Amino acid sequence: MTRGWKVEPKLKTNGKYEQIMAAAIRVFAEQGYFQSTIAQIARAAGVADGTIYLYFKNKEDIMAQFVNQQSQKFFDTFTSMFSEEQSALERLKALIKLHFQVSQEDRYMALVYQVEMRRSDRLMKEDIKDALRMYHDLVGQIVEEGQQDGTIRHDVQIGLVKRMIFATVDEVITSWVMAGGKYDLVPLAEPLADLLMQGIQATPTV
Amino acid sequence: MTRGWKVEPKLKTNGKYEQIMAAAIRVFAEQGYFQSTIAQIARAAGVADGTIYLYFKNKEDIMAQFVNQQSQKFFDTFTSMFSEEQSALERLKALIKLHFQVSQEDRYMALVYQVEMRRSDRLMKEDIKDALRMYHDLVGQIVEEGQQDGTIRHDVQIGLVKRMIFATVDEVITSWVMAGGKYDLVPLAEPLADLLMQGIQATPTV
Amino acid sequence: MTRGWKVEPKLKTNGKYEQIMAAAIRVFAEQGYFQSTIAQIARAAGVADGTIYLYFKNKEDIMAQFVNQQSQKFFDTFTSMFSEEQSALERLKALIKLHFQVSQEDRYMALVYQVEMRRSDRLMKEDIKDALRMYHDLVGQIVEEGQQDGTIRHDVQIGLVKRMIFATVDEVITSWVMAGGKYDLVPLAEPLADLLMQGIQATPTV
Amino acid sequence: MTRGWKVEPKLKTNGKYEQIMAAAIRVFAEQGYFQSTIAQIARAAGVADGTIYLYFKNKEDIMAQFVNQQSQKFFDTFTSMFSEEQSALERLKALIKLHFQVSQEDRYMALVYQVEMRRSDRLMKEDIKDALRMYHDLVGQIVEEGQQDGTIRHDVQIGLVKRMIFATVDEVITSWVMAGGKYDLVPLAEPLADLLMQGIQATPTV
DNA sequence: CATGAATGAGTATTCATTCAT
DNA sequence: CATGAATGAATACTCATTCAT
Repeated sequence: MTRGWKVEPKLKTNGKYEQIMAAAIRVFAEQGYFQSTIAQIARAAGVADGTIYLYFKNKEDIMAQFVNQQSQKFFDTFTSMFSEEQSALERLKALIKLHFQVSQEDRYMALVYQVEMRRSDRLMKEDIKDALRMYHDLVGQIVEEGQQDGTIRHDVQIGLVKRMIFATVDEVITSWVMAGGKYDLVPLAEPLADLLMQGIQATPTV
Repeated sequence: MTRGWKVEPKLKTNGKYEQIMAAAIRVFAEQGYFQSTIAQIARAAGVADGTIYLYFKNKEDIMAQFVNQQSQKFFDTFTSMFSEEQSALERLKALIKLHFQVSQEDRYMALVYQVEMRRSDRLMKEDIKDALRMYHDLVGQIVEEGQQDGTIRHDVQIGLVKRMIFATVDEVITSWVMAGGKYDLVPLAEPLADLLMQGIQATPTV
Repeated sequence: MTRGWKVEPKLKTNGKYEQIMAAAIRVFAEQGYFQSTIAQIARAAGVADGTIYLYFKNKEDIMAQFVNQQSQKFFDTFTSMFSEEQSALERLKALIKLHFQVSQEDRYMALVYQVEMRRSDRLMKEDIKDALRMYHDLVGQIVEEGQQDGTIRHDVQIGLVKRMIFATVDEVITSWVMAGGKYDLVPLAEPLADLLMQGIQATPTV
Repeated sequence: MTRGWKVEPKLKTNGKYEQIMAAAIRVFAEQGYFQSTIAQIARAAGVADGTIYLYFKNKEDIMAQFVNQQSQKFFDTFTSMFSEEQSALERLKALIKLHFQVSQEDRYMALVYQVEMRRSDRLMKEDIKDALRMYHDLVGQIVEEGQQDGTIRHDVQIGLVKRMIFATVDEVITSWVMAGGKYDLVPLAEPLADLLMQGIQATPTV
């Protein structure tokens, strides 16, 4: 409904759409977006080449739909989790933890989302920007709330803060992905949040 | 280190090599690595297509040599600047400032280094990893020194610290690059370093 | 004559056949034969793609049946109109006028018959040739009668005469079709017949 | 110079252009424009597929350049032949004879020019229209001159006359082409011109 | 050293046709 | 009879790379 649906919405839901999407993500993750061919995706999905075009406008559209879908799901989950009363810092921790959990659940998806997504064609830039902007906005919102309730410093440039948090979380996940997902990601959420909050400088133990 | 220099080291230094490299960076920056063609680079460099193959093994090699070259130059500059006595935190600030300055001097190079470099082919991964690893090592070294002289907290995972610093600096530059280099980057070095050091949390004003 | 009728003669006459044929002619006229797709025809006819194959062997067969049908109808009409006594020249005028009238009644059909018909595949050539041959024979017959009753010159090659008449009528209709059917075609029948009969040369007003 | 030249005019004249053009005409003549593939043309020309794109923008461009070239050549020849004093009727005969001669010299070219040319894509229509218009204009000019010097009737619609002459010449050539060029075309010029001039009607033997 | 014409492998996309429902 | 999802063969065009001049 809310996701930018297939080319022809009249197609029966017989699982082909999901098959193809899953196969594409796997292939993108393994080969890289530009090196992946439609034929490879089709073979991986167990369908004919032409079938892909019944569900996606073209190669780029596969990536675009994936990005939209994932972003949507992520933010839906996050907002549904946190309608309650919580401090800004708690919410920040929760955000990071969720991001780590989701990534860890499906490394292929994470790889594509973290790495390959940013390689696709010019025209798709908008969808990607939207997705990233949503993340930035979310972080920005948390920081502002924190400043209001006095838990976050006022003498910071929000732009820098947003970039710092976004970039760090992103990088930790990407490192994990590129390393083959060999270690456990979720336990890093706590110390990372702490680091972002406290900084690296030793407090002069007044 | 000396790995993968030009195909034919006997080539006269008549400026063609630099011409081609500069043109390639410009084209990569504008079109993206995969969308750039050898013909475009040749035209931009004012040489024939075939000439490129006298100086570079192939398309990928152009990127690889660029990465090696830039990394080398960057670290040479940095190490030459800081043989003197300085605190770890001062060196960190200096590193960030240098990175910002270099980026600002040539936006094309920065764009390629920050964005396009990571898109190239599988085989090149090693060169890129080397370059990034050097940066990580540098940061790691600074942090360890800081922990020894008591200016940096001990209860942090060095891996996370390195990623945080690397990613944040990287992201700030990338944002600037993607925004078209419209604002001034260097003045952000100071507040960014401060943010990384102090964190976002308001200190309980003992 | 009865050659190549529908694939399955057992089909009910529920109008689908005519629907598809009419839609196909419209689409052929607008897109050109080779650029037209079965899917376009199906949509225009309001049926499923597969349905077309219940009534026609394949894309080419649609054109073949159209040609046969039109030719048949045209010659039936003509022969029924002229069982009576008439001079050869009167019959020629009548033939031209009929051709013009039929064309003007349905520009889509005329466009396909005049232009697109000749573009279709190799194998169809025979059907087309048959249709054109019938026209030639008709004209040839008229000319011979005219020579016998003394109204048509004897010092002409019948082959050339047939080609002249056929080609000229054909071309006038095609021009009209290509111009979008904007002017009135029928009034041209009289002067055209006159021109064909009298030639262009000024008679030396003996 | 005046012909719409190749994509890259800097290419050496090593005969490749002509090779490809000639091969394309042969293939178009044998297979039809839409059924011809670039691979077939390349093979027939003894070059690689890609080479074709060094000399022509695309498949359609081959046809477009052929049409422009042929038209130009034809009209150059005609106008150079007839700068002298001649009656309109003599010029008409000469035009027909030239057309027949040129066609007979190269049946492949004639076939493409007469038949396949009119099948190509939408966008090319303009080039074709230009070529045909030039012919019409030429005939129109001759007819008007004839009316002025009193050799051609005044009570004719010039539009119809032009169409009649064009169509008839065209049709006679096309018939010959389609019949495989088996008989001699040029001798038909004289009786055809006569027929167009005198018409079919027996003069009432004053 | 430099050129740039030639190569031909590689690929996204289309579309006539089939067949299970 | 009717459907339309699925098929996969077919094809124009691109572009990194080579090599004769």
